[in-house]
Amino acid sequence: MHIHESAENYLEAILALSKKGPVRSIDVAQYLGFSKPSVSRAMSLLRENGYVAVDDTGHLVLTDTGREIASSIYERHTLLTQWLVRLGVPEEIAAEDACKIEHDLSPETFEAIKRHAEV
Amino acid sequence: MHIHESAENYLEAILALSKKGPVRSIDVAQYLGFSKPSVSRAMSLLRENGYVAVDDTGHLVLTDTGREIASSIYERHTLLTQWLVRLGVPEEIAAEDACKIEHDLSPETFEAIKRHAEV
DNA sequence: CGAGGCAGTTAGCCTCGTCTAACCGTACCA
DNA sequence: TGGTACGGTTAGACGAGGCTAACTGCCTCG
Repeated sequence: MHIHESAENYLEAILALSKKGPVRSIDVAQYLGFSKPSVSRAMSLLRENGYVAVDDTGHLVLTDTGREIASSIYERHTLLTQWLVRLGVPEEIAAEDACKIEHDLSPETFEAIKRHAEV
Repeated sequence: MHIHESAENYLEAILALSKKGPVRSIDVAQYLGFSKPSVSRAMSLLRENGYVAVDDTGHLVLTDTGREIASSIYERHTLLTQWLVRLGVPEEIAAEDACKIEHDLSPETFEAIKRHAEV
């Protein structure tokens, strides 16, 4: 499976939600503003491909590979958002834009921005 | 018509190509790496919606609204590319990434980066 | 005049990623 | 014990945006 932007977003959402407690499909749907069936279908794909699993209480958990991807996207998200905020972009807009571009940047570009932003 | 990323790319391509001479569909196809029919269909949509026209010699020309959009994307593209190159990203990768994110940035974010980059 | 080549179009197909409608199953409560 | 709520799934539709195959129409060259 080629991981696409939407899949990355689902994984990131699960990671973010899991910091607050157990994660259900419906929580992901609410978090991302998608319908239940959309999330259900996405989860079954992510399960099939070994990025997500369901624990014994029926909650969504990331597998190791899933967590790896989610973490890297999450890092991009937070770094980009913070950096944009420092540049004067309103928090909410910064987060929205970060969410879009976090999937598009090549490793080279992200590292360059990271170096630049961390000075 | 809601202008989507792909439409913006077509308009940008026409603008870029028109700097070198008259623009045909096939040139756009080659420039973007798409098939002829894809471009043909896109052009007919852009024509229907008043972003592109065909002159008396059969070449593609931007209408005023088309040119407006194309120029703004083009400005984003060149500024982002140059800025990434200054950050140390290889030219080719910088251009690729710029091409992706140029469509996603809110006006606020782009202006912030622009101010920041132009110092 | 006929044969190719080339630009453009039409038709039809595919994948991705969303949606709604409808159904299933559990759990709880009167 | 039978409704009702709620989480999850299945089925089916749809738009965006690519693709290939095949046709049209023109232009040029032998």
